[in-house]
Amino acid sequence: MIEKTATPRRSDASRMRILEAARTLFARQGYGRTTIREIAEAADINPSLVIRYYGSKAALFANVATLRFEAEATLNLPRDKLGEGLVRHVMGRWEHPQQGPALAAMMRAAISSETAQSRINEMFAQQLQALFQSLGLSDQSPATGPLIATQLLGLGLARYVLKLPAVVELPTETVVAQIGRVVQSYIDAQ
Amino acid sequence: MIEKTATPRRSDASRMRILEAARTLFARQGYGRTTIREIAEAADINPSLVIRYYGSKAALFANVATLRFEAEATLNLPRDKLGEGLVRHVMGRWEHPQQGPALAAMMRAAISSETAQSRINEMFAQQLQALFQSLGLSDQSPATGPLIATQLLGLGLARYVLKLPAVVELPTETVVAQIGRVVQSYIDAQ
DNA sequence: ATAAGGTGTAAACGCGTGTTTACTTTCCCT
DNA sequence: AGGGAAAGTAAACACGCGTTTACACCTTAT
Repeated sequence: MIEKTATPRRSDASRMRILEAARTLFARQGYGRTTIREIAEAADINPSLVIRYYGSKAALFANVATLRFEAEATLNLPRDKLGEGLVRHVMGRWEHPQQGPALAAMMRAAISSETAQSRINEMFAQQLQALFQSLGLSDQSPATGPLIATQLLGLGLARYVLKLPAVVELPTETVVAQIGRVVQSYIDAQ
Repeated sequence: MIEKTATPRRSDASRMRILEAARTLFARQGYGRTTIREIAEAADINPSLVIRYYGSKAALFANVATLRFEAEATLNLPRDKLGEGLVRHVMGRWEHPQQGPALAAMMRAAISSETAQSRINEMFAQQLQALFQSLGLSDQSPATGPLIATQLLGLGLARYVLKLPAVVELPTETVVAQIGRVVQSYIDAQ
């Protein structure tokens, strides 16, 4: 039973172009301000095909909206370097050329509850929980995870979504050192 | 030249009802998802009057969208209690029955850049700067203010906008103590 | 060759929006 | 009392949206 590439279709190229355009535009301007006609133009294709291939705008967004922190990368850090490691990892995710803007789009969508807010909120909550469980912080006070979440969410919001000048201008190493120290203090607390 | 109440108009009652309805609805569901017809119905008035009195939907929003942290309330705290005081004050603002939801609306609007994003962003930045200058933190490292901003923004986002369950469930006193300690450490750093 | 079905296009549908227009009603001032 | 402006109303306008429909094109299998 060899079925490596399940169903190769002649329209796969177009489908891909639509996905790419959708990712880019949703990331750049959020769900509400992105129109299907825009996506179609960017993909150089007819708007009706977007609907035909993906059913609806919301379904297309769901295809593009995946949220993964991939925090396992920090798993093998010594406990006393976890704070700094987490901050460095999170900043790396935000500054990734493709995934960074996509993250911002997810965050915007979750916050403005433009589309199925609950779904994204669940992904958020679930990712955070998975993160802290996999880091072995479950034996800490139950407050540890949520508190770290507030600090890291705030960093992402201020520096990468709102792009507040005062926060953007902070040198990377200052952020890593200072917020890393704070996150570490949440871990060590209690 | 007595002109205490400049121009008392017969329509002031209607104008007020419109403002109230707009505040409530913008706060509850954000700018994009609130329609003029909705506001008009809530104010028990004709939709065209909303435009006549306030020019446009965006202008109406601008009339309602005021952002004040009123952080002067924390001015006379001893320096070593500033962290906890700030957190307590910020949480009080978020939990205020009327102004809390309005704050959430402003934040949503700023983040989803639904309307004149720059204006709200400027208000945000300006309020933060005013806050830290009036607290006499300008002699600190220039990183102090922005770092505190990330933590306080993150708290507001997680607990009052996204309402992440794990963060909502934290007891108030835990939040005040833990995040207060962190903010204090930003103040004391360097 | 031809029927069939996947691929693509152009145009329209139906709807909700912010806003404008034309009109009627209400109130106040002389 | 009556004239005129302010306040209020009902209906339509113009637009953009997601989505649907009707139709042409192309490739492939029989």
